[in-house]
Amino acid sequence: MEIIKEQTAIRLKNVDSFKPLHIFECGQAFRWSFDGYGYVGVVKDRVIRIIEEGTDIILENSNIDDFHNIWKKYFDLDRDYSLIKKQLATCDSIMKKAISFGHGIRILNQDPWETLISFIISANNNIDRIGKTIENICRVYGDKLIWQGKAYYTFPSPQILANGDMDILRKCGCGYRDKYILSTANMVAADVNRLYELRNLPYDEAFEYLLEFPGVGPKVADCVLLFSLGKSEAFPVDVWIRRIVEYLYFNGEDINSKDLKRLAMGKFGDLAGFAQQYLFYYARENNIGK
DNA sequence: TTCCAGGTATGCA
DNA sequence: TGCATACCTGGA
Repeated sequence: MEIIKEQTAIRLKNVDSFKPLHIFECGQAFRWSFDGYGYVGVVKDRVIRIIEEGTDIILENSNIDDFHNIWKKYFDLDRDYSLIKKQLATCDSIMKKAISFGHGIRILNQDPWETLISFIISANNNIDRIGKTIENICRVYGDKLIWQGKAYYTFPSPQILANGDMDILRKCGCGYRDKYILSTANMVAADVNRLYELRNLPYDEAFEYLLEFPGVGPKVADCVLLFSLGKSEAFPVDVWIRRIVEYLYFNGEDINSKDLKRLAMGKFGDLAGFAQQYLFYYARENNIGK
């Protein structure tokens, strides 16, 4: 990968496995949207636009320091995705097809706190509404950032949200999840470091800890572990994954989530999370099993 | 009007 | 443990 500094952007040449469409539409993040030029998102207190130009990737509104301090880690650029895909493709022909379809997927290293709240909101919800609800929360409780004449908002801290108002959260579109968000925010605010230190714990211990937060069940816990705490062995089982696995691997036979997860983690090992993303994107984009 | 959507909490056997 | 049921909300 070649890193080229431009006036207000960073241009990446020869990046392995980096397709914005795949990365931002594979279900791992909710705050990225295509604005006609590229995908714009807010990460920490930065607004950035990711543009695909031929084989180059442009990070608009970034300097070289931010690239090394924030974006390299966020976009998982130190990982060899070609090797991961090569290893997973040997598992079976279904996986091979899914990888070919979502070849530019990367698993982002997102903020655990934001990921925790975002996936609590995702439960029994639809993607459109999840995104709108999160934006509403940011607009009410986050800090305003202006870029190119447009307003963007940061994701509020645990302390800010812990002092939030149930009625306001309800008006943001949280629905019955308002109380889960408020309770979880209070628990995290009481010991913020603990959430971030889960990265250093074994998968099982981190999983059990996350289940203690209200509104967090096995699926949400696995999403937080995979998308923000570096646990690549996590295999979140949602309706799409269940559909595609039952349809393609088990002839449509019903499999319970626990068994499905155990089978997948056994089959794909430390690469289970990557396998999940390729399967999820393949299933949802092609409406497989529905 | 009714149903459904990236699950979870709750109650009961 | 395992299973059934209710749950905000808004768009189809």
